[in-house]
Amino acid sequence: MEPLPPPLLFYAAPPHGHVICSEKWRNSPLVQSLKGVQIIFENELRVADFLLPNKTSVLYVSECDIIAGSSYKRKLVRYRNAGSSFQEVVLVEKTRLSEQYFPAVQRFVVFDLGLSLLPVGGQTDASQLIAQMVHGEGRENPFRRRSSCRLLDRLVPALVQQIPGVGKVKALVLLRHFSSVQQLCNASPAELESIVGQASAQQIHSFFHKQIAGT
DNA sequence: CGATCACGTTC
DNA sequence: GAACGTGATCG
Repeated sequence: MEPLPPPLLFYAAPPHGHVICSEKWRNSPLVQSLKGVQIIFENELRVADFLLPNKTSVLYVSECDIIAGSSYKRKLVRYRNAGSSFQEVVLVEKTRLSEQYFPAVQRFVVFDLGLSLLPVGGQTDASQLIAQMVHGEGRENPFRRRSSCRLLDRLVPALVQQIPGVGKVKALVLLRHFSSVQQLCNASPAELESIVGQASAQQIHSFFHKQIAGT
């Protein structure tokens, strides 16, 4: 019996110069040495570790993950199957300790899963890499592929526009304030009101929270 | 009140 | 999918 896959989350890319980061990284060396990058912590970021403004998502596989056995494979499979609109990149710690396992990890990530892999020496190494990708945003992203990545870029705003009272303009404004539909769903009426005004705020809140008749 | 937006209709 | 009209909403 496989556990249920994580919910499919529709994330929007973070603003320029920002990184969305899963909460568990808050006190890590990687985040602390991220220079010149604004960090948005998100506690529901289950599948990826980082989201970058160039629509890249990053999963970090540590030395410990690799040495501990094959359980890192499950994490990688879930990552790929999450079906996000982001270009998935896997950072793998290649250290003195994990070196001997690296070829096997590489084979699994690249050949079996078809993901991009970047070896890093450690968290400081990785933070430089992430800072470069955030800062050098203007340049082309070498990991960019599959045009189908663009599919959700149109789908997410279209989805938000299904909310009564929300059209093209407000959908885009909302997605600038909330990095995911999930965050939008959990927003308080007061928070919504400051963004789209009272009328739409109520419609949005009841869209997500109204009860089905009889339950 | 004037600008902006949602939303339906039209071609 | 562009262009319009209309009514609601916002500051």
